Amino acid sequence: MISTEERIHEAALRLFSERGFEATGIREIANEAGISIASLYHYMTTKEDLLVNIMEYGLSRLIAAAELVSERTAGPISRLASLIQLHVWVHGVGQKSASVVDTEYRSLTGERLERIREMRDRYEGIWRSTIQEGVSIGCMDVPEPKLASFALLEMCTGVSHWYSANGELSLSYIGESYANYGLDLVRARVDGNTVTVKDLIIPRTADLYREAEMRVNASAPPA
Amino acid sequence: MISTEERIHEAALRLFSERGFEATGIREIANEAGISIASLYHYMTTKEDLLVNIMEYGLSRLIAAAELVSERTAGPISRLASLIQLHVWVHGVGQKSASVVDTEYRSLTGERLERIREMRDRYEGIWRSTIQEGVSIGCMDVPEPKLASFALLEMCTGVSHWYSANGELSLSYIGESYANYGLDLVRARVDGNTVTVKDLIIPRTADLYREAEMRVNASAPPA
DNA sequence: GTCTATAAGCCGATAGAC
DNA sequence: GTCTATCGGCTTATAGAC
Repeated sequence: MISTEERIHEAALRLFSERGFEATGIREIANEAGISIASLYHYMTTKEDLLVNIMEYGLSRLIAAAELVSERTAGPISRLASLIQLHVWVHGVGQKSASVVDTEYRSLTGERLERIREMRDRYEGIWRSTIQEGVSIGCMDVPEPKLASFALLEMCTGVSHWYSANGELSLSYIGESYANYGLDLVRARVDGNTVTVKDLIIPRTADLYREAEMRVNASAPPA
Repeated sequence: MISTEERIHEAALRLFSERGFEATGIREIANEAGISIASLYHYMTTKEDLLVNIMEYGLSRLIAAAELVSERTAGPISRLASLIQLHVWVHGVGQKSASVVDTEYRSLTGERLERIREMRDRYEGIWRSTIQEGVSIGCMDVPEPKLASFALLEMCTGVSHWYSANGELSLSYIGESYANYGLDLVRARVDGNTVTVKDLIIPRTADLYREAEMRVNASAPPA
């Protein structure tokens, strides 16, 4: 049995990701969830709140998983490769959630925008500090770590724009390829030699994300 | 003197890029252009047509410039580096136009969507074939050229999400850095050695784009 | 928790005068 | 080429019964 609350969450997620927040009416959400508009307002305060909840839930799982990556990897190179695989995985498996988080930013206002912005900044900080550490240790070589982190983040985020589960390439293959792209991009070196994902010991992305999801759900259950 | 038509185009461009197509009302467009709603309809047929015109104009300039790149560069390595610098430049200087082209896709319907999709596919084809040629010649080494072209395109497109003319890094510096990222990512090699943009002879991006813009405006003047 | 009914206002688009 | 006035419908959100 799936609760009304969950049906609303899923209806909004599908509609927001396919048509966009502004183009989605509360009638459509109520209709897809199988309830009336008035009932919908029993579960939410405003349409924007529904959006914020979706974005907050998606971001908190992503951040929790990225923090797990930091705990479970040995150095900047493994950490970056694992962060890339995680980000690609999230943007493929949770395509709808990821695309809402990435694109509906401008529909937020005031304090809600600030909250989401802080979460995004925190996540970006994990990437940036990973590359900065790699450069300062000397196992990466890139002039502007911040610029490189933006480049890699946008590259991985883009997966949600074109990935299809029915496509030729599996998500894990894409993730591994992108991790190799990332290692080349930051000129990762161990003992002067180039590195690929196959040379590294990296936690399994799907397991790691599942664990992060459980942590988040334990502290604040999904809508 | 700036014509009413141009004022409408610029108003729509600013509003669509800041708030999104769906969130922008024709009242706002008319107001910002300094005319009435009824007058607005003297210059356009529907709101969606206004969007299509903006997207078509932006894409046609980008494609014309990319084709100029192909004419003016000697091999796949120089061509890819030049395509990257062009794409970054367009997404920084023409941030508004680029973000509308990239994000308002889902507001298009029917034949209009098809027209824009074809243009985008044509542009992506130029990138893909450049990397494919590099791999087949042997000066690049990447398992899936198509995947690498998606990765690089999304990386460069992302510049429009965070770039600011007031920021620390100049757009030409970002473009050159990204081109170097790209050459590392596809493992570009000349005589077995890695390559950077400084080793290459590449047309000046701004000049090249200006020339492409003139070509487009000569065949179909801007709105 | 769910509903019907409705408020109050904005939406894209048009008619028709000047 | 520009305007005022307006149409019909859709928007988010609420009141109040069950």
